Order: sequence, then C-alpha cells, then structure tokens
Amino acid sequence: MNVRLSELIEAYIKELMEESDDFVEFGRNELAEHFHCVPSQINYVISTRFSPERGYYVESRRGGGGNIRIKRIELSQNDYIMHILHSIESNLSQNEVGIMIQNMVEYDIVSEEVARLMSVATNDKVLNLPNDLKDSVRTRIFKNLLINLI
Amino acid sequence: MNVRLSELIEAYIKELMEESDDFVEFGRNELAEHFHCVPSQINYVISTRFSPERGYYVESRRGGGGNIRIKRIELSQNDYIMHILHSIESNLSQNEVGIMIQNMVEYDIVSEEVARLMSVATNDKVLNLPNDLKDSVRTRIFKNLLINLI
DNA sequence: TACTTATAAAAGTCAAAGAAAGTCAAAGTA
DNA sequence: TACTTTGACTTTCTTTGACTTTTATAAGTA
Repeated sequence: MNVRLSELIEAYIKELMEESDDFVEFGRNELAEHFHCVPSQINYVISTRFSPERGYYVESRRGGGGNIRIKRIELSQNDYIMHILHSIESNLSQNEVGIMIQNMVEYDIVSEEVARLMSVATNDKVLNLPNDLKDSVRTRIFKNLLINLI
Repeated sequence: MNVRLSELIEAYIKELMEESDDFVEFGRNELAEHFHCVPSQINYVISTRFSPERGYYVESRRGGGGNIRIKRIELSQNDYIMHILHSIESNLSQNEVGIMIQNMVEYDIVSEEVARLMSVATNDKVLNLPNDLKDSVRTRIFKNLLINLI
C-alpha cells in the first residue's frame, strides 16, 4: 500500500475537529465505511493518534446509537507541555515521539525549526543504539527537550 | 561487474534530489527493484554515501507505507556549518560540543533557543549512556542537528 | 402498567497476518 | 586489503478479522 490509511483517517478526524470547536462525534462503523476499512482500524488510529498523552479526551458508547466522541484538551503552551510530560509513563518509539512533535507544530506549541531539531535528536538512525537502550534514551532526550521548552 | 552498482544508485538518488529541491523520498524496495538488487544494497549506499559529513540527513519509517527520506544541505551556502562538520574527526565530549555550540551563538549561526536545545540533546546526564557509547551517540546527534539547522 | 427477557446494534479487544525497512556477516571482486 | 554484493533474519508499524462486551429497544409476562 502506498499511503497509510491511518494517516488519512487521522487527518480526516482532525479536519472535522477544526471545523467544530475541537470536538468531533461519529459512529465507528460509519467512519470505517467511509474509508472502506474494518471498524477496528478506527480504534487503532484513536489509540495511536488521539490518546490522552497527545492531548485528547475520548469517550464512547456501545449499543444502538452508540458513538465515539473526541475532544481536544485546550491548554496553554506550557500546560500542554506539562501535560505531555506527566502522561509519558513508558518509553516511546520514534513513531510515537514523531506524532507528538507533529501535534505540537499543528497546535503552535513549537516552531517548525524546533520541531525538526527535536525529531532529529530522537531519531532511530541518529541514535543508532541497541534495542534495549534506544527507546529509553530517546524518551529521556525528549522529556528533557520538553522541560527545556518551558 | 564493470560498473559499480552502488555508484549508479548514488548517482540516481542525487539526480532525483537535483530535480526536487534537495529532497527525495522513496520506498527501499521500489528502488531496489528498479536496480534489480537486494534491498539491503540501498542501505549500503546510504550509509557509505549519504552521511552528515557529506551534507545529508536521512530518516526512514518501517511498516506498511514505510519509506526513506534524504535531504541535503547546500555545502557552499553553509560554510560555517560544513566547516564544523568537517573539523570533527573523532568523537566529542560534552565539553567539546559545548564549546562549539557557544561559538555558533557568538557567530550568530544559531539562536539562544536552538543552542539550548542542542546542549540538552547532547548532554551527558540526559544521554546517560555507558562510556563506550556516550561520545559516539552525542557526536552523531550533534552532526545531524548541524545538518538540520538550515 | 411495570418488570423481565430477547434481539440486534453498536463499540472494544487482541492476536495474527502483512508490509515495509534495518542488521550483520559471509561471499565476491578489484 | 578494501570495497561491494547478497541474503537470512529482525524489528517496526499497519491492517484485518474473529470474538467479546455493552446498550437501546422490542417483545413478552404478571
């Protein structure tokens, strides 16, 4: 596959959210239908892209008329950074850090330049460490960079 | 073999880069397919020809839709940075990196903010690595940050 | 009517399969 | 000897689907 479906779905949800005051509500099945994918794909996107540590609040209801609601938590720049810092409980992959940095750019927490430097300093190829060290070193660097931003 | 395949691949990537503003993005498998070689040949070319010393920054993603991205900085237009890059012949201590960063601030190559970020990302305490790894990781991070300053 | 039960319509979970790129060392070549 | 090519094996991220849980509503019963 050429383009990642997950990213299309992520972008779509963010677009909807922009249009309606940082809040979006949808049926999981409808959205899956719209993208011609299985419903659990939506869960994957939510858990990798719209988790609390990324600054979102998610709730849902099952059963007839059930749906999923995502609300972006509105925080000042410093609070946003503090929120991320507090919510990091385990080590992060390059991808996870990348998604967080991308969000920070989108929400004007950091400049493009700072974002670029942060992703360089947390990049797998750059670190080039054995697997048992990679994620922990990356996470330490990332956290310290965040602290530095406050 | 008469002509080294590695050189053909190198030339091809550079050609693509010329055409598109010093940036290329491709699938490793596609490129390998194009040259009828094994995918790991691409890694060999990248690691031997597209290093920071030569002015390149490389990043990649695995998994579905994964790819490799290479960007280049114009050597001649960034004299000072290339000068620093070339002057690094062995691994650097925190102190040595610190001095270089300070010089860059004095010469107005980087802002205070960026300088601070660079020091955090190359700091001993932050990296918290065994001695045999510390300096090499620091140096890789520093070099790659340099490439990305522009 | 009030309460219980069945049915169907959601969303959630989790692990397997798939799709990429990375690593490393052996073999080949100049 | 130094550089290049190859390929088996690993790691990372995404997609899929079978199975589970929850909830609203309709149907049945006292």
